[in-house]
Amino acid sequence: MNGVVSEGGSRLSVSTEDYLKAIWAVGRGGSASTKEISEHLSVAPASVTNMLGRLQEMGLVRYERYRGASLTERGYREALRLVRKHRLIETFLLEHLGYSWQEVHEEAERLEHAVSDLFTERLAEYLGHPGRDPHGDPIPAPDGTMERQEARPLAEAAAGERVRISRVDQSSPEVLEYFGERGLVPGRRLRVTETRKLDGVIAVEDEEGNSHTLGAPLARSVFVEAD
Amino acid sequence: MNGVVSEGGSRLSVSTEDYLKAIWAVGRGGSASTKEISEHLSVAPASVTNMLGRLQEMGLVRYERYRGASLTERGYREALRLVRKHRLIETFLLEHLGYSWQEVHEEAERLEHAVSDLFTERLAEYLGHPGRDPHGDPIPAPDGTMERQEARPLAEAAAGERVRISRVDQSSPEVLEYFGERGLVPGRRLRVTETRKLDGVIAVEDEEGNSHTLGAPLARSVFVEAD
DNA sequence: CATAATTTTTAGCTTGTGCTAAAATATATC
DNA sequence: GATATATTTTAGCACAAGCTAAAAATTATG
Ligand SMILES: [Mn+2]
Ligand SMILES: [Mn+2]
Ligand SMILES: [Mn+2]
Ligand SMILES: [Mn+2]
Repeated sequence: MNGVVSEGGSRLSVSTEDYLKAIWAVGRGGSASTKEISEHLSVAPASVTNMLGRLQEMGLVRYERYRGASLTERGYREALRLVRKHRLIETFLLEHLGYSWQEVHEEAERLEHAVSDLFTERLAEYLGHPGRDPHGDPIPAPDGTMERQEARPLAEAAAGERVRISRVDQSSPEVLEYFGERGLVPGRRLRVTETRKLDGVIAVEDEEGNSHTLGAPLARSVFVEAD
Repeated sequence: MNGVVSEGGSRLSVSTEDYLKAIWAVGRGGSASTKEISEHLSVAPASVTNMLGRLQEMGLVRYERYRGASLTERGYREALRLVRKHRLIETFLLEHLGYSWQEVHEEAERLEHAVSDLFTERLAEYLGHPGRDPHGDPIPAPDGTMERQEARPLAEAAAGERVRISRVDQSSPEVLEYFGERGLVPGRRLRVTETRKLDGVIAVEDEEGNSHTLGAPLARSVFVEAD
């Protein structure tokens, strides 16, 4: 009886929930290896093996030794519920408590395990039922379904194309800060003015006519849809 | 490494924090017995004995066996930090997420352990730095000081007195609901019209001229100050 | 394909926090 | 003051979740 604030029906522990989210994040539909999970959670590989056994026992993952783990239907549903909470919380922190992009994620990583479903749905209502979080990531619905993402990396766009930023990959804080300052955030409309094969540099122009030049690594973390 | 979301400096576990709050709540300044703590937390007495040893080790309580425990300076500060978080969260849930008085406490009991100090201070700002929560309980300041309560139970008021409700003891949900419906909430001004020694029944009149009659148990859970 | 490197598992241990049953101590009652 | 009752502690155990070191299995390389 640990970490579990016994509250009516079962309730998964914080660790359990973080493992499910890690398998979801790392295994993208398919299966996740011990190593990948271990690195994602900063936990020893042996600890992962141990937990995978337990998660299978609980019916949350399918696991074959030496062969990796994938989420069961139930595990997937739990993972997406977590993701919904995480992204709604991040939206609230940014829009109403004045958090910066850097500060948001760490707080959400803890709060996601503490809020009830009631809290989550009231918060969603309060926020106007947003479909995306401020990074542009889709927020799963309460029933565990999630909008399919059509976006491609800006790096793959062709010169002359008109696109709209749909998501900015939440990599490093510096990158997020940089994009934030120049207004390169989800929803922004751009025209691709130049794509240089040589070094992967891409130039775009925003609606105010400002030009931005992005090196290959940056161009790969901005995802766009045709506009 | 359990329940503790290692996050920069130390951080106490959920259990540790709940014990400190229990000792504070039950020992009201003085010391708390094993039994009292055990009942307050719904935990076996043996578990309390065990934890008190550990809390002393950590310098959070003073404890002599068979003699009860009291908070050290550090323990007291931690307890009040928790209470601040708890009450600010309750205020938010009631005023902005449409929670009822019943629902509020359980959610706050979990969230208080998950929110950072940054969150807490941003929330306080967002709420306009309230000095009381919606029950009328004072909210400790960030530095761990708390306004002294001058209130007496309504049961001890004399006929003819003019008073203001300062606090409603958060006993049962039904009682809270009852008070809520009749507008008997903190801030309300009343005139005591009758006090009957016989059965402890007290009659009051509110500013709109409505009369309310309260039996002894109810009159003991409403706290008032002279107006 | 044999060997080297990498990944994964097993075995055994630790810590935090809970439990029950029995023993010890403190408090109340005759 | 002796004895009964209530409270508290001790002893021994369990379980979740982590760790390290060694063994086993898989994958890569010459
Ligand atoms: Mn995040
Ligand atoms: Mn998390
Ligand atoms: Mn409360
Ligand atoms: Mn709590």
